Amino acid sequence: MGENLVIVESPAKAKTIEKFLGKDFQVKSSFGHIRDLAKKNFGIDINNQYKPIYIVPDEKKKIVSELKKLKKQSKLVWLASDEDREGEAIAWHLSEVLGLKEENTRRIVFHEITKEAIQNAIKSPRTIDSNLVKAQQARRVLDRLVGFELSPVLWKKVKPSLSAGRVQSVAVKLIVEKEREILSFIPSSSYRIIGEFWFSDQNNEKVRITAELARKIATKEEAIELLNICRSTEFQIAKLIVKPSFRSPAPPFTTSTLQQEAGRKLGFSVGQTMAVAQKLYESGKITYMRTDSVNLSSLALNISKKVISEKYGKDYHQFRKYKTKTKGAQEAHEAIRPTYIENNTISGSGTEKRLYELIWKRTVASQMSNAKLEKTTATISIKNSKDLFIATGEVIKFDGFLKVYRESIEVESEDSNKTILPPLTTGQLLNNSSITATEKFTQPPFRYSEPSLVKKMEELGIGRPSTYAPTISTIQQRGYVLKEDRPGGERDIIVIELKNGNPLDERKKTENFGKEKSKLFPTDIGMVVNDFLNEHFKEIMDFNFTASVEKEFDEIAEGNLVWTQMIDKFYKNFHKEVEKSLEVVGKTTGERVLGEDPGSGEEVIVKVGRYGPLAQLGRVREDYKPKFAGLRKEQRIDTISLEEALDLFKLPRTIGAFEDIDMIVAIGRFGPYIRHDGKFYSLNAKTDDPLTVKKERGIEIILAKREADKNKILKQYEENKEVQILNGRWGPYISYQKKNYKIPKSKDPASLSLEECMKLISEGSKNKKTRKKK
DNA sequence: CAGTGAGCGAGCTTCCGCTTGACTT
Repeated sequence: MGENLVIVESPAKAKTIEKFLGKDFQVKSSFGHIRDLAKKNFGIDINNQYKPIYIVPDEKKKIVSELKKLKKQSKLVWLASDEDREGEAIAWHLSEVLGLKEENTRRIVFHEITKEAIQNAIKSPRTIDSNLVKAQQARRVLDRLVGFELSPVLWKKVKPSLSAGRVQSVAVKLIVEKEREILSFIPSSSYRIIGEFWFSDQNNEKVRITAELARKIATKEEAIELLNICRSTEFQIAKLIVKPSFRSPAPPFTTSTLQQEAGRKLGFSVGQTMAVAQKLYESGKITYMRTDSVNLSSLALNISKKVISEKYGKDYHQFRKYKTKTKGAQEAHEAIRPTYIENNTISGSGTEKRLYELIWKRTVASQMSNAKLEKTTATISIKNSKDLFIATGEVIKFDGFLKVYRESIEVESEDSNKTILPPLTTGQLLNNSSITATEKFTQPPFRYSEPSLVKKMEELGIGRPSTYAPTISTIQQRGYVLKEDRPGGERDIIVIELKNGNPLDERKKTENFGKEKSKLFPTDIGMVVNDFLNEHFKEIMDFNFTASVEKEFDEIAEGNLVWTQMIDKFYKNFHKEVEKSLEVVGKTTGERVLGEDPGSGEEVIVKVGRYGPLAQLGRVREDYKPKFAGLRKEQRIDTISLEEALDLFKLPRTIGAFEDIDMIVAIGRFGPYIRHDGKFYSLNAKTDDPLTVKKERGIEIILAKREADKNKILKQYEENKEVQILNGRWGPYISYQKKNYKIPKSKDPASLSLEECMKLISEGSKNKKTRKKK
């Protein structure tokens, strides 16, 4: 067997490296960390210098025993995990668990997977950096202490199974604070004035220019005043500025920027982006996708130059080296780039192709020359007013990297559609064809989307490339945050137009506002947990907490701080806060008193209960049991009004009898419904108001449903009444003992015999069983 | 598929960062 065993973190990496090293080297993967803190008793001996209790988790036992076996057959073991805190710790855990001896162990590192980099690494091995390992240990222990002490506090004080942690709790806080900013935002409006001008050129052709008033006008009266001045005045080009400018390409992708761009350009969720990128990585098409580095290997730089020169010409190429600005970046890998930059497209699924092409364009553009632009600003004066109109134009003189790639921006701003201005001269007079004043409302801050939350977290140095996607899925799984679309509302805006000197035309227009797509909204439970943590754990919830502990981890890594001292200082204070928070009597429910029920005089409160947010009528007394009603899906504790809460208690209500049985109207998980004779009938969520719907309408709905159900049955069998062929939303299917079974496309549903049905049923249930087993 | 919210108590939940796995309508 091989003389040398090399251990890296990822199997895909192992495969590539093995090719570079030749047959004396066997390359294996540890699949990340092989040990972790035990779950029992914190996995930390708190009274004994915070001694960590490490165990090999069950799912890692197989790989550990395989590595042990291979180690025995090898002369030298090369620990080639990443060159960062976590990578160093992995190397150390490997040497501990495999029982490696210093004389036949080598620690090597490389930042890029190229033959040259790896052969150089082999030439200059070192030993394990124990200070860096200690820094990782401090990080791990701190996160465990925080997570495993805070979460149980929430179980006792709020609800079981909740969680809190250094990263996730701050991510939720960002979303809660943003939501509150938006809720408390009061829009104001002003007027935006757009003028349309023209002049005749030498050929007597009309040339048009659009310009905007340099300032916004505060009120309608002022806007009217200005428009009236403009009715009979002179417009003149007062100033003309032509300025060359340029634009530079964005750096190559990191995990965070890839998630942002794939979200904006391809509509991928953060998790989806990572899943597709993983596929591309495993099939050797891109470099590693969990990275905070914008660095490209010299190999990549040279190939880029070749590809760009051949495809677009030498003028389009420019060497660039990018430096990361990210807080706490560890840069163990390259930026995300195509493995073979000469391939501008690949074979694979549609999503793989699209993500690959995005990565290819971004990488190549990052090594291309600047785009050269010419910006023109024309200032148009109004004879008897101080106000000015501004027209801007932009001409691309040389497209440079724009030929390949344009980074998308989060919000399309109103003046992002720059146009070309016609040739103009200073002093030139202009005719005016129209001036329009349009009311514009100020906008509240933007809610976070998954990628923009990642961007913010990265800015704060919270979380790592490998955890962005999992963290976002955790806070959604815990029910702290929902990813949702919201339809938004309509509002009237005023438009006043002056056209060809005619009297002013004032009219109302409706505009849509507040529409949201795939944005992150906090839930009631998210807000309650957030407020509780903020009140009792200021230090942890501070946006700078991670940054400040990172500084201490760095000191530990440099050997200037003892890790147990750092942890001790933190824990003593933190643990005190934990105990204090437990002294708070009763549960934390985020209770809000809305007022009094005018009918009964009882207090109306909203809060979170065991099953979610609810409204409560009156408090528990010896002679009184409160009434409860769950809030509707779109209602929030923060925003519900007394009237809306009182409405909740009006249901369920009886609207009369049909066939001598009462019809009861209520709202369930799937919207408003009528219950009658043990059956449920949905109300039309848009047109039927459950609070006012009448008996006649109820009967109508029940009869309509019965009629529809009649058509639902496509076929029945006399011999076996339990088997039915039904018409469903997705076409015909077999129903048997309350379970549904598919009918293959090749069969005609109407002509199936009972035997055929039973065969399909037994096949179907077999599939279900095997599915569950695994 | 549509209701729940009293209290008891056993046993469970939970962190962050490294990695992929083996699953389907």
